[in-house]
Amino acid sequence: MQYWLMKSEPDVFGIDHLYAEKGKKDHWDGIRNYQARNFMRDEMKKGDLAFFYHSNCDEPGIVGIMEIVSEAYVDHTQFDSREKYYDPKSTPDNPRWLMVDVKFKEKFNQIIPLREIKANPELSDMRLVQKGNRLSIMPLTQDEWNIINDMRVK
DNA sequence: GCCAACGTTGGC
DNA sequence: GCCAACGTTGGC
Repeated sequence: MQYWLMKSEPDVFGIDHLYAEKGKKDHWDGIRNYQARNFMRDEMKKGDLAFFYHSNCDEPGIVGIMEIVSEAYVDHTQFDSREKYYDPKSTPDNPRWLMVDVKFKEKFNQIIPLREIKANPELSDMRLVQKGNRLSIMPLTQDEWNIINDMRVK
């Protein structure tokens, strides 16, 4: 059992999009970074939990929880030239990019802003708050997961 | 294999 | 919109 943080731009796909599909699964496509892909391929397991993080928006932060409901499999959007995430160098014989399926679990009453995560000295080792981090999928320790959960507004 | 140029991410 | 910090690409 592993914990994760996964980033998405709310304008493109936010927690409300996932909430609207409550009970169903959706695929987390568009990962085009090797490190993030390798995490999905090598370490992500069915049943893992992930924080849903809103990036590149007015108020970046953690907004909810989802469950990983599949192993990593081929991301079909890489083969479609009309797709934003089209990769002309990837072929169905030798696909580069993977995705996983996720399911909505929870939406927080209030966002846990990046600002507060940064201000928490217990979380200073998290990749998210270290300078220059742009990784869109990252593992969290059990401690980090618990500390962040404790920051939620009840 | 080096590295400059370029593209992207994402906070502010 | 700016720009720092990366990651990727491609010429050599």
